[in-house]
Amino acid sequence: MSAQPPDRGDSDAPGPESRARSLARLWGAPDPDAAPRRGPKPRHSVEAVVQAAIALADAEGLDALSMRRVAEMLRLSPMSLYTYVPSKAELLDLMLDHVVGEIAEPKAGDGDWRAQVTQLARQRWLIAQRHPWLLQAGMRRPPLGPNVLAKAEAALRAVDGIGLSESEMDQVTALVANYVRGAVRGALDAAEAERESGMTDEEWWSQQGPLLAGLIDPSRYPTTVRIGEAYKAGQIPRGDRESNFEFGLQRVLDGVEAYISGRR
Amino acid sequence: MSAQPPDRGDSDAPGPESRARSLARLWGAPDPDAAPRRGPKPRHSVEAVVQAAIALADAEGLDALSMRRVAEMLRLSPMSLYTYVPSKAELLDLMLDHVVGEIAEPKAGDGDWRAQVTQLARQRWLIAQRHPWLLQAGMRRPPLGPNVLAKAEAALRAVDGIGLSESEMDQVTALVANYVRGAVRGALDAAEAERESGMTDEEWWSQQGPLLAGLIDPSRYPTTVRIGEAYKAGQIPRGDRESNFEFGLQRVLDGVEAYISGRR
DNA sequence: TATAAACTCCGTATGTTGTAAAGTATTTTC
DNA sequence: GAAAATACTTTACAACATACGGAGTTTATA
Repeated sequence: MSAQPPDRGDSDAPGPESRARSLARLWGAPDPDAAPRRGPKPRHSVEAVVQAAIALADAEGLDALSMRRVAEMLRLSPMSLYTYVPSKAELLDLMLDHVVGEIAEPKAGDGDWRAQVTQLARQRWLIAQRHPWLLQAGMRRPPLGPNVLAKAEAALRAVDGIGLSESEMDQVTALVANYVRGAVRGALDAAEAERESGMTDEEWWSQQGPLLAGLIDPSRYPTTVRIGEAYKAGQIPRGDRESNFEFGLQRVLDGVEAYISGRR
Repeated sequence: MSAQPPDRGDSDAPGPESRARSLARLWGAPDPDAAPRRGPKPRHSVEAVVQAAIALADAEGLDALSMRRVAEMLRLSPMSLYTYVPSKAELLDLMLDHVVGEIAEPKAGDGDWRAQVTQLARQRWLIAQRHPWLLQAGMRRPPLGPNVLAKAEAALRAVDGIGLSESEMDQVTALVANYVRGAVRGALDAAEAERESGMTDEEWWSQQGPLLAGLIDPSRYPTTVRIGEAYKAGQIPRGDRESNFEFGLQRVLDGVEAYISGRR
């Protein structure tokens, strides 16, 4: 009955020394060959470990990403991985920053703010599509790697000089990032469910529908039923997740635009 | 090199019989005492199991939620839990639907569409605050329990009859839900990081800042630095996550409103 | 009333997981 | 040469979900 204190309380707070090492790893060794290390040469590099892990996560999902599997890919014993990376959590940080590096950055004169924000949002959508584990990995605190930082800067720069205060710039970029995150997450959940159950949305509904009908009173959900009927009748293009994303994004930007012009 | 098919491919697709049972569990026994069961009375109920699990997840996070721990809370052996619930995944479904039931539904004449959508969004925000594990649990396909369904209906009804087509109603509710999801997720990640590291955002930055400064060239991130300075100078209220959420929500609704009036 | 069926609950066992500890082999510095 | 630092390995542990088979308990049927 006694609520025992959460194990992960204060004890394992990584010390500042460990934090410094983590950051250094994220930013890569500043001078890798300046001081020739003493022992045997490493057979691989941190880069190689990160890439192997990403490949594995891409192919089989985050659940399949285990230290053992990654080690196997590199023909290493499981524990040898720990000479490259101190823990699985930190490996995830590295993976995340690496992948964020794939995002193409808009250049300075690349259209107005709206075009730039749109481009960044679409890029994020694409990246998440390519690496579905990205959003699944609970990114507690952003790893602050070089790529993450660069993209944060790009996002802020896109809304700079259009009449927003510093705090408003922050709020607006957060708004867009939040929408994209949510939308991607929704699309990924749906896609994964489809893959995992081996059924398309349509098949699934046509199976669940009758089951549900036996349990509930459809008249209590008139609107849901009506929309379901519209889909069933094929009046709706359906399932075009990307255009749904785009629709929402444009509404969000409309809202921001209205706010900006309302301020002037 | 050969991409082996994901283990969880088609083999363990739950049969339709199992699906029917799952749904029935979600909706509760339609007539629990109509047919007096044969064996010994269960010491607990599915409800009690779900509540214990929710309490555990609330108190110690999703990572701490194990069948063993839940069983322990009920003074049951681990395996006995499986007489109430067939798997951990299904327990999560039940938890989710239960928690969604806490959301207060706007009544029919409860203000215009904007007021209703706002109310629902705020409710979702609050619920997620109260049960931080909600968003962490990758809800593959929504469980389609009574509460989830009722809230979906409420969300659709809020935007009914304001000049949107069926598919647009769907898109708009998805847009709002996606924004809320993303915003909540961001706020929760930040809050959890704060709790886990035992440092406030401010402390964290004042530690990371100097470390970063030694590794990077700040002049490459002028905008980020500028905003960081503004925060440091205290010109920004800072950290008021709820008002940031509210700001974004109103922008989103502005965007929807603009769309609606543009259609008429 | 006797028996069979249905049911709850449990002990044991299997195969994963992250990673701690300690040992071995290899390379560079003194 | 000796000593120190490093890469790698083996072994081991605790926690996890859950499959399997069995023990005890209650009701339905004969």
